[in-house]
Amino acid sequence: MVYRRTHQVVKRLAARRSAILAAAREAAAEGGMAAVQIAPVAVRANVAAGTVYRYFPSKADLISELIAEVSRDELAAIRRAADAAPGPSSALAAAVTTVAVHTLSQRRLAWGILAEPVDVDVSASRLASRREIAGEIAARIEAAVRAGHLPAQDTALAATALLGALHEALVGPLAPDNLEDPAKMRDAVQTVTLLALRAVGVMDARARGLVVQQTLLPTAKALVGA
Amino acid sequence: MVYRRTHQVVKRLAARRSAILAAAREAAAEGGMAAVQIAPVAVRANVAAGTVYRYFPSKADLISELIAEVSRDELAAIRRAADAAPGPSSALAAAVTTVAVHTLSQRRLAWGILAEPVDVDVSASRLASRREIAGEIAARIEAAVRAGHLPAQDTALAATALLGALHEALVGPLAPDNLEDPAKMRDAVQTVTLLALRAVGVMDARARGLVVQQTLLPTAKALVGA
DNA sequence: CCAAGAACTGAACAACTATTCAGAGCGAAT
DNA sequence: ATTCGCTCTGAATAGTTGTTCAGTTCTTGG
Repeated sequence: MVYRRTHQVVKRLAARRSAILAAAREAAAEGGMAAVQIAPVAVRANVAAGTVYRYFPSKADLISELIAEVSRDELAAIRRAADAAPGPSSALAAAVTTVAVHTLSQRRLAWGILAEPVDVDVSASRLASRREIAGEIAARIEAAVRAGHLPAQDTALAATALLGALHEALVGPLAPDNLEDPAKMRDAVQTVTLLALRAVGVMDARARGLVVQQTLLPTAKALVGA
Repeated sequence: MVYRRTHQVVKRLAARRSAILAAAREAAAEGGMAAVQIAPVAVRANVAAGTVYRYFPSKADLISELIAEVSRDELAAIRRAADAAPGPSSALAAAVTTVAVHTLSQRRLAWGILAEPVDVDVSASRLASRREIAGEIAARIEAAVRAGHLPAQDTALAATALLGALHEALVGPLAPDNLEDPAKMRDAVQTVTLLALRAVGVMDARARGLVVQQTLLPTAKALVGA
């Protein structure tokens, strides 16, 4: 054998793969999933269309991995925020706020990842990422229930409902269209967080307190531009 | 002119139009929006493919009208249920329960109408129907707020969030898969109604009472098979 | 510098369906 | 019965993109 993959080549291949994924992500962030077409993505990544297929067996695989990547980032952010909170209720509030902030700050991408029609089947990937994030929220609800802060309930269903509420209110077709404005953004995040906390049984007054507490956190503040 | 549309012909044309729409609805109910293809729908309606185009300018128009029709039915059901309720909070509970029951009893169709990917652009139609239904829910929330039963809030955003929660929990990809079972169905309807009512600020105990009250209503009972 | 194999290119291909349209069929008035 | 014109038919068309692959370029070890 006169050819062997040298370390340098391995690195270049990995970089190219990342470039393709990044190109897909950019395309999705700008024009939604509809803009994630093989030819344009290839151009953006400075490769030929055929090359994409040396890294991803099909468009479905490319998009599935994009979805997984974005969701991994979001899940990590949720865990970071929740783990830094002083108690179970606070952690739940932090988790919800994080989802809201992330979703809002990349609305087009979020819509693409979550629900935008795609011509290939990516339902498995979407299902998996949602399941992970919903599972995380469910766990936080569970913790608050065990701590006696919330009434007993079907935490899985509650988590699913919360995510549905956040997404519909923030990136769905009925979402207000002025959510680019930082002030409106903060209002929207606070409003949906309040709704979510009350939904699982936090009393109105306490929920408002948790929302305020969240808004004061450095991460949330930075992301919301407060 | 030797030819004029007689009453009989007008009726036949209208019937054919309805048949095509009905065929589309059946197809959607059975196989989702993906099954709403011109050729199969035409076969189901006992018509040639070309004929469909004498009634609907394009597939997008056909599906848009299907969406509008289904949504009209649902909106009417919501109004009927809410108007029959004794007070504002009860009306809101009735509206939410109706949405949940309708959604659940035709899950596949609901998913198609709401969010399933379609190869043509039907976003305008979907937007319009959602806006109408969300508007109705918002009005009911508004009424409850004015009656002093709920804290002041952004009713439009709240209504949107409620619908998102219902849809995600009942027909989204994370929805439990055993919702064909009447008992599970009733549980799910009650759970999401409770979440929704608490979200807008109904106290836990009162919300539970309203949920029970809904379940006792003849319409809800019949639809849930209780 | 060379041989061998890997990676890349991009034009051609393939598959899927919405849409069209020339001709057949049918209903209404005389 | 006949003619006009509306309605229907369904095979052919068209447009869109994901996917392939024969040929080219690049990389490695000798």
